[in-house]
Amino acid sequence: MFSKACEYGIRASIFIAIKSRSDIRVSLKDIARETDSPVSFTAKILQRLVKNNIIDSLKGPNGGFEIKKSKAGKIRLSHIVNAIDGDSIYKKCGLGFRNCNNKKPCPLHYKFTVVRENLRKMLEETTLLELSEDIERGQSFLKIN
Amino acid sequence: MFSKACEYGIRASIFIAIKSRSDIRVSLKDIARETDSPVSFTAKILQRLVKNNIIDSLKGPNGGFEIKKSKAGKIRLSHIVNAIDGDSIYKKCGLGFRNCNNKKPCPLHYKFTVVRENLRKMLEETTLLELSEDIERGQSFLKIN
DNA sequence: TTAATAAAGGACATATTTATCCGTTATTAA
DNA sequence: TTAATAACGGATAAATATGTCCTTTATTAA
Repeated sequence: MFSKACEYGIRASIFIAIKSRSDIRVSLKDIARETDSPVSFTAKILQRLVKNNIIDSLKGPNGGFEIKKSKAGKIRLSHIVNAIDGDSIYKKCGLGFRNCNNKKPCPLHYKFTVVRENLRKMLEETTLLELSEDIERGQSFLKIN
Repeated sequence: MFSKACEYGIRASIFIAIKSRSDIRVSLKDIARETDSPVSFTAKILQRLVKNNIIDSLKGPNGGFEIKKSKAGKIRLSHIVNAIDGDSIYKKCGLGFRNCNNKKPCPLHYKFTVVRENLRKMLEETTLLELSEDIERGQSFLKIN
């Protein structure tokens, strides 16, 4: 569904959001370790998230990544997915036809649109804050086995 | 969402189903041309569909691919997707955690499960017959622009 | 029986995604 | 001011997905 890059990006964002709630800035190494993600690849993804103003970064000692507290409730999964995978997941035709649309629909068009809209809504409704709260309540986990 | 291979596989299957309704066996070339798919790559995908008993093939003059009339109503999109992309689209964790489950869920687990189930049902409910009928009625198209 | 035809199958080529490495730049604290 | 630290950015490597080519095998019709 999502690319690996996007999976790691979401994991990282959630971890950063959690730590930022206690004003703790986290390093690349911490993020990679705590989300079971490859270090160097995660670095690239974090750079992209920084450029897209989803997370903030600071160089040097005591540097690292953070998400301003007031921001976590406003960042939606859709923002992260968009920054990394683009909008193809919302827009792309199920059969890969470039010009598929309501006027000239592919055979899957309407059925697929329903599924995609379902996904789009979920991503647009879900905030980082909400996901990090689940984890702090012990209702979900960022490191599994 | 689907791999390119899967997109071409579904396109090809629908085209074969349509032609088979008039007892016409179609060649690789015809399929590729009429579904805007790369010829040689499509060949590989068709082989896979044949091995999975989704389509039938016959070598030699007047040979080609077909789907027995009585079968088209029984073949679901899920069968094609499964043969080509496997079941990861139904089963894989949204964040890519191998052991994510209800007992130890990732932060996206429940929300993602809803979306995935939605997709799964759609694929399991939709038959090739139904899709080919849509096309014959001029309600959808296999070649777009 | 032979020539022509079309799928099957293996080897190979290209593109994209995933992932690493390392020198550079910014920041901090001593 | 300097040494240490950690993100940034570019080059490169490895793995996977996409795609082609060519020989072999099965089938048909002449």
